[in-house]
Amino acid sequence: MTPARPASGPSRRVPGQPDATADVAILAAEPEGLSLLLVPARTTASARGGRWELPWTPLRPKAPLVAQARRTAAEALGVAPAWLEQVGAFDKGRHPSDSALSIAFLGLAPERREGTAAGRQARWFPAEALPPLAPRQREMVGGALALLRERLDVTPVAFHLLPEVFTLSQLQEVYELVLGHSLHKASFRRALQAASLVRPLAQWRTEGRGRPAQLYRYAPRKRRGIRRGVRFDIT
Amino acid sequence: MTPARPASGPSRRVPGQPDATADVAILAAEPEGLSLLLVPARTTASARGGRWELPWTPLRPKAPLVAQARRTAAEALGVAPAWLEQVGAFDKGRHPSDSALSIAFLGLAPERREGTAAGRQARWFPAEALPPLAPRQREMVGGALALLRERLDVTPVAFHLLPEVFTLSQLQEVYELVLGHSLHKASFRRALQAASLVRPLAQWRTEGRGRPAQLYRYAPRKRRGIRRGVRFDIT
DNA sequence: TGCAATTAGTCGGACCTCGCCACTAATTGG
DNA sequence: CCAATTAGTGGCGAGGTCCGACTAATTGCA
Repeated sequence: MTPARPASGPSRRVPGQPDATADVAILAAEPEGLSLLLVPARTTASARGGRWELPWTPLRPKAPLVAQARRTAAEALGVAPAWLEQVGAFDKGRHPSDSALSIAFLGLAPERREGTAAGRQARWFPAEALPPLAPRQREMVGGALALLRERLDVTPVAFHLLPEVFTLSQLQEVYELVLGHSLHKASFRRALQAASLVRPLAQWRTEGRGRPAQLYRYAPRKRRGIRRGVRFDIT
Repeated sequence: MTPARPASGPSRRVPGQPDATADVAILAAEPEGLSLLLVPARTTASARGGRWELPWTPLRPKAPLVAQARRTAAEALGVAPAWLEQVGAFDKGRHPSDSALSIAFLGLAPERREGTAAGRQARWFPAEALPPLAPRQREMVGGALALLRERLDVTPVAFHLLPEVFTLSQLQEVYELVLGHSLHKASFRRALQAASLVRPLAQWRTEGRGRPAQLYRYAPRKRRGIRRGVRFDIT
C-alpha cells in the first residue's frame, strides 16, 4: 500500500522503534459549528504549498502515548487541550509520514484561540469544509467526530468545549452542534436539572439584546444510581 | 519502562516495522457468565509453566490491521469470530512480547467451542476469575469488556454472542450477563418488539421442563428514524 | 391421572419522561 | 412606551417504563 519511502524527512525511522505516529484532532465549538485545528503540511516532496494536516508526531516508545499526544496537541494549540481521549489505531490510507500505523486522539479546546504558539501557524477550519487531507487523516477526523458524538451523553465533553463559566443557551448550542439537530429548550433544561450537573452562579450576562442569561459552572453534584432499562438503538 | 529486550524470541523485531502487537480478547456467553479465551504463554525465559495470555501476533505492516486480528482470533478459536472490533492502542504495562505498543481487539464467539484448532490448546476462563495475565493484557481485557457493554445497545453484539437461532430468554440472559444486572422480562420484550430486531420462527424448543420457548432469528426490519432527546448519563 | 414445579409469555395499571405549546421575565432599540 | 429579542418556566397529553399478577404449556412425581 505504501510505496518505498525516502530514508530521510520528518518521518525518518529509528530501527527498533515503532513505525507509527500520534495524530490529534483538536476540535472547538463556535456559533457557526465545530471547527478543527490544522497545521501547514510539513511535506518534503510531493504536493507542496497550501496543504494542511492534523498535528502529528512520530511515536517514541519511551514516552507514554497520551503524554506524547498531549504534547503534540499543546504544541499546535498553544495551551494544553481541555480534554484528550484516544480514538483508536488507523492503518488504512496514506499518512503524511508514510507510516504504517497512526494512533488518533480527540482533543478539545475550551475556547477558540487565534494566536497559537511557537512559530506554528495553526488555523481553524470549519469541520464541514475541511481542506484536502491525507486519506488516513480524513478517516481519523471522522473517527474523532464520531467519538465526540458518542461520548457526549456519557462524559462531560460538552463542558470542555465551553469556558468555565457559561450560559445554558451556550451549553444547549454545543449539544445541538455535536448532535447535528436542534433540541427543545424546556426538555433540555429539565433533563439537565435532573442530572444535577451544573451549579448556577449569582451572575448574569447580557448578550446584546434580550433578557440577561444566568451563568453556570460545571459541578456534578450527586451520584446517580438510576437503573435504566435496555435500549435497542441498533443501527 | 521496558527493560533491554533479547534479540530473539517470539517478538523479534524487524527494523522498519512497527514494534507492536495485535491482541484479541475473545468472549463467549455461557449460562454462568462471560468467558474469555486464553492460550498457553509462549514465554521463552521468565515465568514458565502454567501461564496464560491473550492470543496475539507481532504486527506486520503489510497486512491490514483487522485482517491480522481476524487471523489471530481464528487461529486460537478454530473458526472466524462472529464479531471483531478494535478496542484501541495500549502502551502501559508489560506485554508478553515486551513490545512498546499493542492494539487490542474485541472478538465474539457465537458459541462455546471446546475443540480449538491447530495444536493450540486454547482454554475458556470465566471473565470474573481469570488467571494472572501480563499487566497490559489485563488492561486490554478490561477495555474489551467495557467496549462490549458500551456497544450493547448500539450494535447487534448481543446477537453475535448467540447462535443463529435462539430464544428470547437466551437473548435476555446475554443482556443481563453483559450489563451485570437482571432485567424485567415484560419490559425487555416490549422494547425488543418496538425495535423490531428479531423475526419469530415457526419452531419451539423445550429446554428440560417448562413451557417450550419460541425460536427467533436476528432480522432487523425497518429503519428507525426516532429522534431521541438528550441524555445526561455522565459518570 | 392429577398436581406441584418450572419456564414462557402477556396484560394492565401506576408512574415517569418527553415533546411541545404557551406563557412570563428582562433587556435593547426605536 | 412599544416592538423585538432572548431567557426561563408551567402544564398537558402521548407514549414509554416498571412491576406485579396473570395465563400457557410442559415435566416430574405421587
